[in-house]
Amino acid sequence: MKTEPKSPSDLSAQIAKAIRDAIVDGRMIVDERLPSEAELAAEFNVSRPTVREALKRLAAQSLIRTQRGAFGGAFVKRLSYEEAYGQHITTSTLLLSMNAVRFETACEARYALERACAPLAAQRRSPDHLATMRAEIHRQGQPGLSDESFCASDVTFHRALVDGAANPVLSYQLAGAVEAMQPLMNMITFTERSREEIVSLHTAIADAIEAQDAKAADVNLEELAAYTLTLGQDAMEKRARKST
Amino acid sequence: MKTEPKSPSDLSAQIAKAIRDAIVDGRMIVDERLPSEAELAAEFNVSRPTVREALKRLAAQSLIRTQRGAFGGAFVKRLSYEEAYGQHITTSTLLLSMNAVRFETACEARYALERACAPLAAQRRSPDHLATMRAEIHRQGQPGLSDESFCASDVTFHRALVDGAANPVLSYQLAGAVEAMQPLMNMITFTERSREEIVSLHTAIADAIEAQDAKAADVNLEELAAYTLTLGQDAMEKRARKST
DNA sequence: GCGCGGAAAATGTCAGACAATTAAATGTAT
DNA sequence: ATACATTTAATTGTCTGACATTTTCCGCGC
Repeated sequence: MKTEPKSPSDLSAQIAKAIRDAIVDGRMIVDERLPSEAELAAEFNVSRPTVREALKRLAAQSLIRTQRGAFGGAFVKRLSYEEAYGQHITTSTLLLSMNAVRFETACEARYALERACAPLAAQRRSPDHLATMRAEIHRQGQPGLSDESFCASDVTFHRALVDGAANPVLSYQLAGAVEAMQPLMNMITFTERSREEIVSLHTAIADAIEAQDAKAADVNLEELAAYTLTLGQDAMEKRARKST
Repeated sequence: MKTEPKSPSDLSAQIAKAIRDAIVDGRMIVDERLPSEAELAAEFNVSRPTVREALKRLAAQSLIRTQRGAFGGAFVKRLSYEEAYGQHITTSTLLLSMNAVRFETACEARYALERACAPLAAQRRSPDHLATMRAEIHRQGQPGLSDESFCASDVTFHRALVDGAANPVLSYQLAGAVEAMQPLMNMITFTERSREEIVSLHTAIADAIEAQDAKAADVNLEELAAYTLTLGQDAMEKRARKST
């Protein structure tokens, strides 16, 4: 775990990288204890605050956890699905919002990926997932629901669909695509007419999944994708007109 | 940008969260300058090292960049696709390696997602992507290629396929799925026979993409998925036997 | 008008200290 | 002997103050 003083400054980044590499390529295993801050400081020939900055960087990526007290210290942390989800969603959302990604691009990606899950979901869906989907469909039909709540419910519905595939890796990858769309979807005003259309498509999808009919699920997802796209384009157009 | 001293200790995490929230929900925009470390220290009523730890956390997530010198400081950073890719890949790889994800699960997820890209790639593939795919196929046929290089070439081939869909959001989401599989694939010993099979399937896929035949691409990807799965299962079985 | 140098502002780093926390070791009483 | 309380040591969390380094800006001299 040695560093060359090759590049100038930003020692804490170099130290963080050295430790990260040790973790990523398996030289340190889960729950293994890192040397204490004082020891690391001596090892890398820097001061303790510098070491601490490096450790905080790693903590921010959920690579380590720290524990105070005697025989405490920093430990290699097992990355949980929940934390990975969270990081992935944050990154995806920021990526979309900061790079002015077009609604069409994000929408296309999201539905393409969801359609990949549909056959598996049709095959493996549990009563739980179906129940969640039905519950969200019901909520989406309630009058007086705010656009934001409608969107949130839409996300929950689609996540239930994805989770139906019973593949945690798939769920993790999809989380980014589905959740990151929410800010874009929130720009849309959902009229009563459009909500009816969406609810009807959601119902068709849920029916298909329940009947384990992958083909029908795919067709309806495709239609939902197309419909969402037009809604989004309308919304974007309205925004553009208003701002000029 | 105020914090409640609600929870005890880990001030730097609280401060990081406060600033992160300000960035994520748009109260600070790209390239906006944060207050100086001294000002933040005064604002949050903590010392400068504590503020610095918080800032390093944010830097680790590529949320800010810092610049030394007069009128330097910390600035909200535009998250680039490259950095997002990198973070996503790191997280995905760790998630798989630390949670002992089964080969079948990761493989299924990867190919399901790739098959979602194939129709778009068939539609939009550029000469560049086709050239990359052909070049990697050629490399894969070279005798004396190490298993690791074969795997790396496989990843490059598949990324070219995904990039062919010309949707950066899709490429970003897929990067995690494709790259994170590499450590698992590296456990496989690719016999001459299996390499031939894979090269032949890759060729069929490239041909289909070139001919813009989405259906053929899908069929061959499905077959490749099934074949990879059996290879992986064999490898896992061998490892299991050897360790007992 | 142009270059040059210093002042100023900011981050990067260090040293040393103290507080807070925790687990193990030790001691004490039943 | 065992259970419980106490001490102790190790370690992270935080603060203070200082100095080094880097970069920009502004004024000065030419």
